[in-house]
Amino acid sequence: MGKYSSDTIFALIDCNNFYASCERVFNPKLWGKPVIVLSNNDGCIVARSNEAKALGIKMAVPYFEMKDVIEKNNVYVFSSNYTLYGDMSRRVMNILSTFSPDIEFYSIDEAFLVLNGIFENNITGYCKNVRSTVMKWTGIPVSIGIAKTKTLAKIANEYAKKHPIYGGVVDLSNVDKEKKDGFLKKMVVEDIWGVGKQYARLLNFNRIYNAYEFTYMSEEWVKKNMSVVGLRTQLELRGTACIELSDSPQPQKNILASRSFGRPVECFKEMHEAVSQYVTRAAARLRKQNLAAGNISVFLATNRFKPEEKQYSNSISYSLPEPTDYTPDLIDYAIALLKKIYKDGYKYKKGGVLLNDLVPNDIIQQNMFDGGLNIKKKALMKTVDSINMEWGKDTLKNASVGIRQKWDMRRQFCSPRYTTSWNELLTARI
DNA sequence: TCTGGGGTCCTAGGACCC
DNA sequence: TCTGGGGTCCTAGGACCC
Repeated sequence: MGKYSSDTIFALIDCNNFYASCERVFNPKLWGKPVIVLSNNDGCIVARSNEAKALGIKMAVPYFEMKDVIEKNNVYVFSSNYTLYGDMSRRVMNILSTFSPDIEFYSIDEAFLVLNGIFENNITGYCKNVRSTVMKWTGIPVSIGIAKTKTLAKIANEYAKKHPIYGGVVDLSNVDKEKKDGFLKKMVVEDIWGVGKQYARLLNFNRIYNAYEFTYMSEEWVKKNMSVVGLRTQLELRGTACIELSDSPQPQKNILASRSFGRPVECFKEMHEAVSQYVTRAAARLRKQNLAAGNISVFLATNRFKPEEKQYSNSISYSLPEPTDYTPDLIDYAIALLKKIYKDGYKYKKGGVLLNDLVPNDIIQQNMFDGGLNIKKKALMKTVDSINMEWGKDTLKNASVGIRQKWDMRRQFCSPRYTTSWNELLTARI
């Protein structure tokens, strides 16, 4: 679309406590109970049911810090199961697509819809129908915020989520100034979309505490201290739409594959395995989008939370002679880079690979002197990808990634892949 | 006597998002 | 014992060129 007028009506649909809700859909004993989902490596808490929030369990806090509260209150704990969440997301988005032709898939659990011309005399009713349809067909609860800019729709959504009295839908698109200001006054700056920790601190330092006060700051100050991004946020809060609906996915610019290790890595062989593994994952995603990488970088780091240990981190990148999507070549480049920055004598906690300068794969020039080598490589990758698609992502892999992978991440509490693996479907007892 | 300066490109770092 | 991963965009400042 890319076009909007001052009368565009945006709705933001946001799944409530998405990962926790996904776990609940397939596990009725979790209904009404506190549930949390952990990040990779079972490191931090990244999703909480309302019951878990009520216990004071905060977002992004390390799991081990909350263990006491969790055990005392019988909180159900899950490692993140992205296969399940990705599949549930696809189902929710498919349903939302039927409610408006103009949709932006903003994240795994959020979408913007443009609602102009659709039931304009009863937008709230229309959105309540969206909500109950998603609930009925997927079991996922959503909240909906409606306004004339995306930033205001975010604010409306916050209210819809926090105050059940609104029935899950808040419409700010057609309220008078006084009422809108009332909402803005109750919104602390750090909860505004586009204002993070640093800017919130800066604003507080300048005695600006809520969204209403922020809209009255001088534009010059905002631009100077928060860049044009901050200025856009300010204008959007005032009601001027500056952020368009982006309804066609933009080509990706970088692909990152990185992990914290399940336990420290202290020898080159294991780091070599890990980096090979990350290249393998990144290259598979590259090919899935029909892209090739013109630049690769590798990085590693020790555990920054353990200042008593010797610290070291480094990264290095290399521009390839020609873009490629061929895993074995990318692994060779990555390992050559790794050798330049790897130093013995450290306990490494993290490593990763970043693919840059991505170009569409079909414009890569055929090297006329390689005797069709590129064609053979392409055919090989296609075969590997389709086998891994059918049989699981590590069925065929380069030997350099290792067999045992002692460094692999922890996933102590993983739920089954209910929707995407024949072996793990729910069993119904009759 | 007097030793430029403007434009462009690139990169690293910092901010934000979910 | 234990602290996520994957992205985007913007800006300042250095390198380089003429």
